[in-house]
Amino acid sequence: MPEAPAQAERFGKARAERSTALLEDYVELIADLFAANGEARAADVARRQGVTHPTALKNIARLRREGLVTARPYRGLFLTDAGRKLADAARARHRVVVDLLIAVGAPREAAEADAEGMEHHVSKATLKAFERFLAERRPADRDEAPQRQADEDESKTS
Amino acid sequence: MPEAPAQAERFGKARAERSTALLEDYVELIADLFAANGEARAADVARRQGVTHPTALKNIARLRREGLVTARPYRGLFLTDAGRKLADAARARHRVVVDLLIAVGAPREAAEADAEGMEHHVSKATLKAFERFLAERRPADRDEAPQRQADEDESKTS
DNA sequence: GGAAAAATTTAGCCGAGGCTACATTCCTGT
DNA sequence: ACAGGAATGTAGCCTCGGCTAAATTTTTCC
Repeated sequence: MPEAPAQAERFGKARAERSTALLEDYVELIADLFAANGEARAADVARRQGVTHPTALKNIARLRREGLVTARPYRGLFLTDAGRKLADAARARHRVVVDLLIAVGAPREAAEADAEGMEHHVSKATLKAFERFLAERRPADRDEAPQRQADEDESKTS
Repeated sequence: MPEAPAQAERFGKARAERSTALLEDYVELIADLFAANGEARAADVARRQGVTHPTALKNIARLRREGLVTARPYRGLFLTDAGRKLADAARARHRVVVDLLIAVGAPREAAEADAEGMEHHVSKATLKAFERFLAERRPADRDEAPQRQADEDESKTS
């Protein structure tokens, strides 16, 4: 069993990460929607999060309080510089986590699903280790050509 | 960008896992305390979780509602069969996650800290992949044949 | 132009999980 | 044996993140 204070610190860290997970998920989603549609609407965020619109709006209100998003009433959502920065970091980390899970043998569908929850708890040091591991394993990979037909053959193995 | 329904499902899965994370952490901790001290007290749980004792008590009340723990007033905590089963699974998974993080190059301290949050989001399929990867990597190490004397030693050194 | 539909926002409820302050019960040391 | 300190429990408050219901604003369509 670990030392009590060290263990308490780890649990506290995990709790803190849980509270930022929602922020990261939302800004990442808003960035994706903006890139895909030229705008990010609250209704789309709600639909993709699998929550009702009021819930999404309440959470977006929190993003605004935290200075990650701006929005004028009845208009779309816009990331601030801080929001964009956070979204970029979250997206990059997400991709590394998915790639690592696949590299160690996780089925693609499981990797994508698990990464959604795991990514928020990956520290800088661990992320660096993931990147190093992937670089050794697949030195020529990492390009941006994103055609991924492999998704379709995956049955719902959940 | 993934399909909207699939993405919503992933987010929903992550939310559900977040709600069971506390249960798993607590039963695992109670099992460890019981093994180490012959009893599990609420004050110890609070201290090791890094929360105040009323918070721990409230969460333990939830464990009782969920049938994972029994307790008589002013007495220690006891896991039910369901609680023990959950604790064993959580502990085994925790160990695999830590080992995997170390195996791919994460510093030990980061691995232990990150695993605390990540473990709750590792699906069965991904866990199996982790085990396979570790078995290939370290064939003679850590196999399931002998009992792991290291566990008992660590318990006493607190 | 105006009515119907769609999107957005507000209001209010709930449970989970933090906290402080205070009450109670156990246990230990003198 | 009992007084004081430690452990346990209770009460009440907070925020976060779900929800439904209803109000408001925008958009669309006739």
